[in-house]
Amino acid sequence: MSKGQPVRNLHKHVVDELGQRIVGGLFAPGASLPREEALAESMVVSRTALREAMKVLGAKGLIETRQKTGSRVRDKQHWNQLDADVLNWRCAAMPTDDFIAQLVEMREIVEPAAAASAARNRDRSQLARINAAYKAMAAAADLDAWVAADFEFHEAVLTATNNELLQSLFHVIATALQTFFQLSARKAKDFKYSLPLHFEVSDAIRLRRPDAAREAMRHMVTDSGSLMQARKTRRVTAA
Amino acid sequence: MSKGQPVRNLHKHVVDELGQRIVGGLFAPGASLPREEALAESMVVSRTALREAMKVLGAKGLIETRQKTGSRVRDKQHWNQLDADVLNWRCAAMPTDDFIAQLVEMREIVEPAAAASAARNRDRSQLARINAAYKAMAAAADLDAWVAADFEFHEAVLTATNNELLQSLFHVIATALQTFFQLSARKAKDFKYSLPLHFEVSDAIRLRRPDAAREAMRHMVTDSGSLMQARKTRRVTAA
DNA sequence: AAAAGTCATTTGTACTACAAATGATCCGTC
DNA sequence: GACGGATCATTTGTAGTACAAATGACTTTT
Repeated sequence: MSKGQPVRNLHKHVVDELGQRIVGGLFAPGASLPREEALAESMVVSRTALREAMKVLGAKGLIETRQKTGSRVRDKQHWNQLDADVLNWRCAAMPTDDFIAQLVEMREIVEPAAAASAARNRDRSQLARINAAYKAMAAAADLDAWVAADFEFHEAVLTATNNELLQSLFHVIATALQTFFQLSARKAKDFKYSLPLHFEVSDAIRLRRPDAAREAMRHMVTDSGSLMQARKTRRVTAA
Repeated sequence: MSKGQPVRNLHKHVVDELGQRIVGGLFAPGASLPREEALAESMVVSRTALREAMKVLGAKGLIETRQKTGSRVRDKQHWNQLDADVLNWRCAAMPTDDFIAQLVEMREIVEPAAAASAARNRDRSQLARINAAYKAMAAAADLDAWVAADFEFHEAVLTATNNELLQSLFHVIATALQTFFQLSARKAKDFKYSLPLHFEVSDAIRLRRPDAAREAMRHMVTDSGSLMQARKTRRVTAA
């Protein structure tokens, strides 16, 4: 959802539209949504399509529906905050500094922990993938190649944890963060700045040293985090 | 979903049924599901109800639907692993030791980080709530009261992080873990065993010492984690 | 044999009709 | 007049039909 293209599925479009309105605050928690028939008419879709969308929104914890009463927006605490769509809607809806800080904090928690876990659990092929990504970073001729290899590096580390939940969490957070800035991107002239840090991480994972891996990754993430902070401020200031 | 009672909503029942089948492996990733009409008939519901369920499963990343081709189960990597339902289905479907270990690892990552964050970000009222929970634990006369206060303590800490994503993540993981064992539960005779550890956590949060809070929480969690491990083994052995 | 067009199958959307639930209302009783 | 219960009206829940749209499979043409 939320990813370009003139949505082919009608109900997905409705999900997206209503999701944005709810997360964006147009429908406040506790507020009642219009009747299905009216809502369907206002969105120019059949009640069938609208209902399919409503069920999806219900599954994401955004709304609660009862007969006779209708649908009401649930309290934020019930939302599936880690759902990719919900996260995207929050990113789209005038993200507050606070929310971005939360995302950054999540990354600062997840990635070092993942590096440590990878150092403990990685197998040979997973290590090879990490090293390959590192070499690709070292060999990157331009910023695009660097960014691609960088992403592959992080993904390889996450895969090496052998923890699907951790992978899923990282994926969701990284995707959301990319809404605001390229992951660890830097100005073109010194885009290889963090290469030594990446080496430290991969080396610690190779040597199966969880603590060293965690620390190296922590340095890396807090470093790029402070940079993101700077960019965010600029962005928000400009907005 | 998955929570007792003869499901009132038909489509929710279908979601649950199909979700369990998919996550449980009856429908393997890559496999095609029967046509909507056939599937609806086999589950004794209308195509309308079935479709509402399919949309929900699609939103959870379990299936992918295209015209003419039908619906197929997506690869595990696309599943919303952090969705409460998906997690419950995994818990229900003969959980492997591996999966439980993943849940425990997540908790070991999240809770110490949360304690540190709470030490940084808590406000006065949030600290008061944590202290109140601690006092309730200290005053607990029986195991039930202890467990309730214990849960409140952890929830209070998570709330004090002021990070909704972190709260959401903890909630999902804690709920899933409770499928297997009471959070930090102990034998009746020494159920207050971990009270000093809880004091350390609350005190570090009071003093705004993130590192101390993280360490104290880490002790607590790894401690109860090893206990869980023991219980899990027993459980799996018994099964 | 390759390309283009046709067909058949399956999902997508719309619409209608009625069932079920439930808040609101009205009525009767005390 | 107040309370309790039956009735009503409204809104979602489910079923079923009909057709549109997409697309893989097949057939025809060159």
